[in-house]
Amino acid sequence: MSEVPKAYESGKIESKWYDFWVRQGYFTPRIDPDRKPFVIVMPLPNVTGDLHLGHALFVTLQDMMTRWRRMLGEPTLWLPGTDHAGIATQVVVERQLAEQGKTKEEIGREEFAKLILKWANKNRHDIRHQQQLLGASCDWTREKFTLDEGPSEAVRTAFVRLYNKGLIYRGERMINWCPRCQTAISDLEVEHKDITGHLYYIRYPLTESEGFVTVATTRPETFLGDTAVAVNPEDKRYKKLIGKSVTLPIIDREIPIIADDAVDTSFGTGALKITPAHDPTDLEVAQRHNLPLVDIMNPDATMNENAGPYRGLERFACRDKVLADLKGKKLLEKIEPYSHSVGHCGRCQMMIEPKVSLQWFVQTQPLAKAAIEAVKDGRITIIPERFAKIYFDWMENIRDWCISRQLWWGHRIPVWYCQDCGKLTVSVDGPSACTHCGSKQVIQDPDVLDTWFSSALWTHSALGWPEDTDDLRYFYPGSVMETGYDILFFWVARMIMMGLENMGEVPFHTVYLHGLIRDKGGEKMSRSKLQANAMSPAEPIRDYGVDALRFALTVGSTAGNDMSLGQDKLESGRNFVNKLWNATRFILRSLDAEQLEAQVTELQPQRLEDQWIDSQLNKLVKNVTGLMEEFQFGEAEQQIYDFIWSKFCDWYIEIAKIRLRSQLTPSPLPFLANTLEKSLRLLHPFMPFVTEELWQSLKQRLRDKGRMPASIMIAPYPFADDKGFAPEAERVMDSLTEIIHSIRNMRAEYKVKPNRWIAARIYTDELLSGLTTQANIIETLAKVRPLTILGRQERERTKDKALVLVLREAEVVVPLADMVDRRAEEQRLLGESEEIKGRIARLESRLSDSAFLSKAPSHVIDRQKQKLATLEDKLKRLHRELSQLSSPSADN
RNA sequence: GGGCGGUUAGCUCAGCGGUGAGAGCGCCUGUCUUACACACAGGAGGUCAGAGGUUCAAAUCCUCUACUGCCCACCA
Repeated sequence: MSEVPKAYESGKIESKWYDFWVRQGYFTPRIDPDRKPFVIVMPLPNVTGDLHLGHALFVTLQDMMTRWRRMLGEPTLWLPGTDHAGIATQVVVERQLAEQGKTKEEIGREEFAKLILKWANKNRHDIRHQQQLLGASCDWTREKFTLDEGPSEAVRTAFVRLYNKGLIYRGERMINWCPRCQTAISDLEVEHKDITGHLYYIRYPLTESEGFVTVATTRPETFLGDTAVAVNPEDKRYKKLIGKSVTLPIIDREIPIIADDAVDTSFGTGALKITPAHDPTDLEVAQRHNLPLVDIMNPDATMNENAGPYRGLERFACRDKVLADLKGKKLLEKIEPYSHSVGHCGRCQMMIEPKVSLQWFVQTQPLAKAAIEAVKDGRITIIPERFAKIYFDWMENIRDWCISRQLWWGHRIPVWYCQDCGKLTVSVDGPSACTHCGSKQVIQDPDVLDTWFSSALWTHSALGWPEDTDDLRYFYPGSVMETGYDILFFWVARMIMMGLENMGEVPFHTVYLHGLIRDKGGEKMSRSKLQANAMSPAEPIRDYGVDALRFALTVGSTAGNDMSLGQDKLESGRNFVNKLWNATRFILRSLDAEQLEAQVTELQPQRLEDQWIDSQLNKLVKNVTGLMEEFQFGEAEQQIYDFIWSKFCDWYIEIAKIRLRSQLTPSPLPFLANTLEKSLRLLHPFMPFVTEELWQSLKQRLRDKGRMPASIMIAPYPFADDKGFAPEAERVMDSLTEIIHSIRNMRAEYKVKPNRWIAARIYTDELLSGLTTQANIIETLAKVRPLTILGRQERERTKDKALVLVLREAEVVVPLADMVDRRAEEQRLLGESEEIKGRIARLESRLSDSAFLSKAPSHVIDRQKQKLATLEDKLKRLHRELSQLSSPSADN
């Protein structure tokens, strides 16, 4: 295997194995009625463009879970798909058209839809490719697009059913209107921003007498739509005026002064202008008092015919003119600076216009009730838990969901209006005639549905619903919904509502919410916003490899916490890949040198370090399994990393080198191979490509290769064996490493060289080989006193004075005296002794505290006692060492 | 206005009742020791934001404060 290159070359290896996996069909689960499947439905990336690092994160997390469960032997489905993303997509394509100087109206609805489709298809292809680059082991044979016929039929079916149950209705309600997109949007799609504006005090002259009522408003232009002035019924200032009227300036409309509790007497002047068509609160007041609605704006936010002299003006231009006119009439009392929150379109950032409009709505309360119940009673678990509270809050205060959009891209609303009788026909399949009067003059509603309506159905529509398919029966409900917490309301909440409604069963059992990847400035990564700050995964993949990227994105991370991704993390990931690569290279080369075919099963550890590494590995497996089950993936990955680097490479391989070099039997190669093989399997869900590459190379050199699967991704995930723990071996090894540490420490301090020799000497002196599980390290060490731990050249000239190393369980005498600065050494020892004295004092006072003794559990007390004994012992030795230092005569 | 986070080593973060506080990167000192300089060995660096409280025991639980980020909200 000498052809193994010195460093990992990610690109070629990644595509090689991905193609292999796809060819083998590993991503497609077999439906096995006897086994419970593991199912993740992929959050749908929008077709609006390339993926960014946020997508890389979700792909990594979901792939990790998927690969892990697959290796546990469960039929595993990770279902991919893409979303047509109504507004988002339309906005982008409109922008492209605008660059060519065209509008969508010019080319027409059909052409426009074709144009979007073409663009969307290209993006879908790119998105799929990028997910594949990341190693996504999702079942591409089941891939779906929200506008596919199946999911589209599901959308119509859900609509019709909800309509028939009275849960979808059409009505004139206050909605958020985006003048740029020229469509209604839901409350969730509105982003509130704090705006520093003004509060304008406007005088409305009383109709029947002298004087004014002054109202305060942030939007003076809306006075054109006022239909009343409201005051609080308890407000003494205005009591006399209730029932009277004022005349709107300029347009001379007489409107009543009414009393309503909604008015806050302390705000502004205590008199509130009522503009029912353009303000939600005002609308409520108007409905209580049967006030008329006056809509003063066109869809593009220019003023309409109701605005009289201001007709045709854009809303802000109108504001300026209104203010100037009022000022001219001395009706503008004052202007105060005022900061308040104003809604903006989540897609195009245009200021939202609240507006009464005829739209379709989902009545959400009944759906929400069931959805709340599902989380409350534990059928769904939300991770991290704190988001459950946020979920409840939102669900409990949910308002009806405006689902109609005045767009051209999306699922058309399945409603037909009869031109003759005026009634509606709501149907899954386009009707040829009105179901009420039979007239053929039926016209379909021109609007489309909110994208999130189809997304909400995705957990079942992507599996074939409303058809009763094998997939639907087997794979619903899903296991885990993994997504970012930013779409908890948009998507997760609605999937739960719709899943329960359509399927009568929760759509998944666990919701795992990951944090957001932020850029250096702490901004959330997004590609659809104007200030696109999204970082593509392509560059890190090219420079560091996919495995390094996946590692960087997930190691040590926690659910729900945001993170930033920097160079250093990517480098750390790459370094780990390199470490693993070279450790394997070493093992393969050693196998070559010994002409050995190792085996990885049925090993019986005889030697201390073999028992130790086995025990450590077992402990790791146990921890990892527990952590994975608790969704603590970052910690699991961290522990695997620590094991491979700090235990396996730093200690086991280093010791094995000595054994190999001196041809000691038994050979460590079986344990090297075994530990490596299991480590690779443990790591595979996190870093699929290197692990497959290395595993395949290793497999070639194994005697049991015939019984091994064709790929690591279908090999079983390691499981912990209760018999695999060797506490005694761990204890001894701990002592040993502590000895070696101390020696190295001294070496560095006294600049002794060469460096690696210490471990080697100890080993070749048969120190380690003499240690069995029952061995007493002190005895063993005693045999080799004074321990020869120096380099050859020093060995001869260090017969002088010994220095005693104080260790937890042993004394090691190191002949170093001739190179020691006694003064400095004395100082060091004194310092150490002071520190130990302090700790002893603390322990003693704790152990004489009756409260501690009576209330703390016995194992805690025991440990304190043990510690105290150790420290006292250590202090004694320190003192001895000090006295030896001051009387340099003994020859040890 | 309401809610939820964060504040731990120079930086990015983990730990979230059991007692000398961890990682990666950075820094300092050595080492090209034939798996790996994308490395090895050694080291420095922290009153765990502040103040109270609960407990035998608090970075970890409670309360308040400060700074910071985010989410929700019909503040005219």
